[in-house]
Amino acid sequence: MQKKDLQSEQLILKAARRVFQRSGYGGARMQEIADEAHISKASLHYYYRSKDKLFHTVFREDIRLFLIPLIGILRDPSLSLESRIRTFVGSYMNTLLENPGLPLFIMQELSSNPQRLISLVEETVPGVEGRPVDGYTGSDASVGGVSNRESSDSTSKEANVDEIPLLAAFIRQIEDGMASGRCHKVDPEQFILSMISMCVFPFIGRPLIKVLLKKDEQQYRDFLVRREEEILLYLLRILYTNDKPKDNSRH
Amino acid sequence: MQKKDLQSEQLILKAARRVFQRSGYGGARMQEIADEAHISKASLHYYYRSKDKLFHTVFREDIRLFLIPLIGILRDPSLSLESRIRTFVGSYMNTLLENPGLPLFIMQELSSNPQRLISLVEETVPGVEGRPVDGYTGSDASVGGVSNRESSDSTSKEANVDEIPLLAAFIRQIEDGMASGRCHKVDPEQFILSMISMCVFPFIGRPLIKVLLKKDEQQYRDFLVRREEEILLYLLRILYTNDKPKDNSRH
DNA sequence: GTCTATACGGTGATAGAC
DNA sequence: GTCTATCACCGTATAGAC
Repeated sequence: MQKKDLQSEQLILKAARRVFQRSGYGGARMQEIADEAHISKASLHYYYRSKDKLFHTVFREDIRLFLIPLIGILRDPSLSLESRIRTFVGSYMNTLLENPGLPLFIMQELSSNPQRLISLVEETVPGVEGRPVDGYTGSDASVGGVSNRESSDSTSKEANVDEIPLLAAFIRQIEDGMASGRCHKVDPEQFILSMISMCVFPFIGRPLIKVLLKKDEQQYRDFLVRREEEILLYLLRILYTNDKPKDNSRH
Repeated sequence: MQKKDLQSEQLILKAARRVFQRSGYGGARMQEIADEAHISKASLHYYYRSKDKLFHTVFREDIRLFLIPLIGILRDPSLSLESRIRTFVGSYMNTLLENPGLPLFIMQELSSNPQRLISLVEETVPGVEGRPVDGYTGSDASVGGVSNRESSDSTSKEANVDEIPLLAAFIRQIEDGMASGRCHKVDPEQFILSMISMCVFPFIGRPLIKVLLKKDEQQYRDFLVRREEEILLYLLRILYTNDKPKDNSRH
């Protein structure tokens, strides 16, 4: 009965997502996933031959979810700079409030295996393929800092690969804003990183921040719900020379 | 020969720190630590009876290192608000540039076992003890509470615990600034979280950000070195009504 | 398709020689 | 104190009955 198949498969994926997000790849136990999906360990292997295969299925979907807000600010060329920022923060905080365990999980697995980022990101956001992942030296430090810049010779063939095509439009809007005097002076890349940081970190650092600010689970969640507005306030204050460009979004 | 003992002990700790930071508690292998310390697995167990004990020794020191910048902005009551911010960002970025793997490691282990935060933070920064950690159900494996804690039961008496004593002075300075009109309106707690986020996240999200911004290891490190100044710029812009309070720090 | 039972490899920890 | 050899356990994966 194929209907049952699909049901079980979805149950397994849901359970696997919970367990992997909670414990990471190494900490997750196939037995635990089987338990949460209400099947036996053997049946679990029947659907997904190995832990690796199951993990990749889950992780592929999770990283897609995590990258959607980024795609949002990239795809639509008609968006104004401020709209891009509002869209990004809004959709990111929304996604993360619904998947609080996502960021730490992604960062954890990406750090322990940076290689898989490229292929997964590539299929989610075409146009990111750049240099191969150099990072990470297995054991001791020693990043072979051989060639700082070897990409500049690529200009001979294809055109603007040096340009960070992913964020190019966004960056250009910031530069235009600075040129016209509407924006303060900022480093566009640093600004983007700050934007991402302020949204994502509160979910990664939750246990620490909860203690520092003495909040229980409910209070911390409320704190995060209110955070979207506050982040927007900060970002616009950082960027725009005239205070409060428009503040008639809510309430 | 006791000199040899201490040498080996330090070698073990250094190796263990590298391996634990790289792979987390669950992913770390005693054999790997032994190899990096150039001793046998049995000798490793001779110095530290169990993986658990070794981990706690390392983690205790690491979380202390991670919390030092926070202590810095708390201890000295004579610091001005702007000085506190400068001190915090400066010392945090400094610590993290020297220990890039620290934040992810801390967050990872704190999330998979929030219980141990309380006791460790307590002994590092007295005055944080608050409500018991409610959050999150550690999966299974992980470290049972070894708890060599018998020191501070004395704190159970004294009162004003409701006040967030840790950050109270900092928060009050922000509130005073707002009252006097020197500061924009901000939620002090959200501001503090943003400050921490902008410093810490770039180290946690390194693999992702490297791809997004198309930077190799060297470029990313330079980017992080420049970041301190940029963060300060942003924070002061968020907080202060008059632009550029003083910008004669460097160059 | 789903289960129980089991094979197999890897890992933390110990025993005992030197 | 340091090593090699070994134990005991746990987790993934498979075999085979139903």
